[in-house]
Amino acid sequence: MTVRVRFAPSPTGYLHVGGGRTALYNYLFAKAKGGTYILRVEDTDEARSTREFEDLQIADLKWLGVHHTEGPDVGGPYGPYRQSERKQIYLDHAHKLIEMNKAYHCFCTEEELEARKKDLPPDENGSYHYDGKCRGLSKDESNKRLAAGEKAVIRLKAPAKTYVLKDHVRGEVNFPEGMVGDFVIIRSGGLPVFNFCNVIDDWLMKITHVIRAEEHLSNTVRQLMVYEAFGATPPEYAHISLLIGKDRQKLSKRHGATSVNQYREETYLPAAMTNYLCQLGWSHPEEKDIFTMDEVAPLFSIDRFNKSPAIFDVEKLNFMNGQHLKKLPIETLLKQADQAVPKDHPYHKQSPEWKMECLNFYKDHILFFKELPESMKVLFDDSFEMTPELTDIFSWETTPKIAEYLVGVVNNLTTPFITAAQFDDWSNHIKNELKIKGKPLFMGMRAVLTAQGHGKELKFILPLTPSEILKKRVNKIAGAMK
RNA sequence: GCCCCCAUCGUCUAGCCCGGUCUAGGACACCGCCUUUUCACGGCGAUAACAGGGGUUCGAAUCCCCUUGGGGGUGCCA
Repeated sequence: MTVRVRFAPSPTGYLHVGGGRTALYNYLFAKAKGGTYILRVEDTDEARSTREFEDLQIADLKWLGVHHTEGPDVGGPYGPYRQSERKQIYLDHAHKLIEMNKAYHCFCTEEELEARKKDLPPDENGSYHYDGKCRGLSKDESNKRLAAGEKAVIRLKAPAKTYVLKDHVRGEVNFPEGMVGDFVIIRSGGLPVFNFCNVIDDWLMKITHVIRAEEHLSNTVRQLMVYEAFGATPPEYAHISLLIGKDRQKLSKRHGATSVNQYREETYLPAAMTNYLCQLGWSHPEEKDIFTMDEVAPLFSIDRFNKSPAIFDVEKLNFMNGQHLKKLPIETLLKQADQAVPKDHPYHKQSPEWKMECLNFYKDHILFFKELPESMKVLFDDSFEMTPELTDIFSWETTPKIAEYLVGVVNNLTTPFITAAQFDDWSNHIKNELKIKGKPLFMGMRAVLTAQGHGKELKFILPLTPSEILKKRVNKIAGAMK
């Protein structure tokens, strides 16, 4: 049996990180089993679904590297893959159930239902199910009322029996008899309801494994009933734990960024995002924590899910982003940096060689691309501002000597950039001729050359600083020291 | 209310199914130290958990029950 899995989002908003994780697991499982991963759009909530959100979600999935081989945008042998385009299929199947006497039209209005619920004794109020008033209606009677234009929903006759679900992460889950009543499968407007079309589609699309969030666990009993009504075999299930916020409540906007899109805009790496998401509820068999999806795909198994909910905490994501950033090949680094650095930044005016050197250095010092402009500030900033720290350094007797020497050599520079070797010559000169070493040497040089009391290694920073900037800055500093 | 699920360091988790090798391992964060061309990276180290109570057993983080806590469902949302 070849594995077929799907991710079935509702296009009612941006792709949620939890959705991204579910999609990722399905994708990984398909890859591990040599199966097929498909994307199905569940847009039966007409009021909230839009095509824009569908496109945005697909774009985010693509960014994550979760690629489907069947879906609304690419087609496939089991299409259409948009539920709004499958209405007739659901209707036909619902009518089949009516013919089989496993479903029926119900003419009760919401007001009637509400009124009858109120009449119930208070203790039964909580577990109210549809009372089955229309269940016994004859087909003639139903057809007559339908013909007269009366609105009706279609309800499935819920069998009075217990159901057992064998779930890959929960184990055996028992659903006692009477847990649900006759539930709606087709709304009065003719649109199907999630618990119905989801099953029809999984069945017709030959889905073998359903990996989805735990919030669907309780509802699974309704879906089992639909499979049973058709005499179909349900797929295997794996209900994964939910993602929650710091306060252990369902992850929502108040916990910060919850959509994949937001992380994308904040220049997070998709490799870091997928690495992090993958480990929120699943563990690597060899206990590795930094890995790529290509590395983990062959090892991915449905049996290593953790049952408890996981708190989405960006701290570890940040760490992982730094780790993946370091490993990026230089071509990718260049491409990403071009996008992440603002267009008007002098970075863009530099040569390809310079950029390469610059990124090779900074990749080890940043966590995100968005830090790049700020980190590079010292390379292009010729402004100077006196700080208590600098005042202190300038007051040392060694510093004016260093300044005198450096002003001389810097002003005599003829090349656009200095080399690391040149920098070594400077420091050696100060050490050997001026007899200054240790802290006074390096702090002094840093203060005179960068106007900062601290920062990254001068040996790497200075060769990336244009000589022109260096000259302006050093002269300003020298002036201020007098 | 009723039903279902869950419970190991602050966080993500390993171990649990198949009790002993667990004075519970790793990672992030935090703290300390090393490097000192300083931050970061890296290296080393420290603090830190089996929710509580009963069983079963020679022995329980691991099996059973209860309590507590948390989450989900209970829709003509998905």
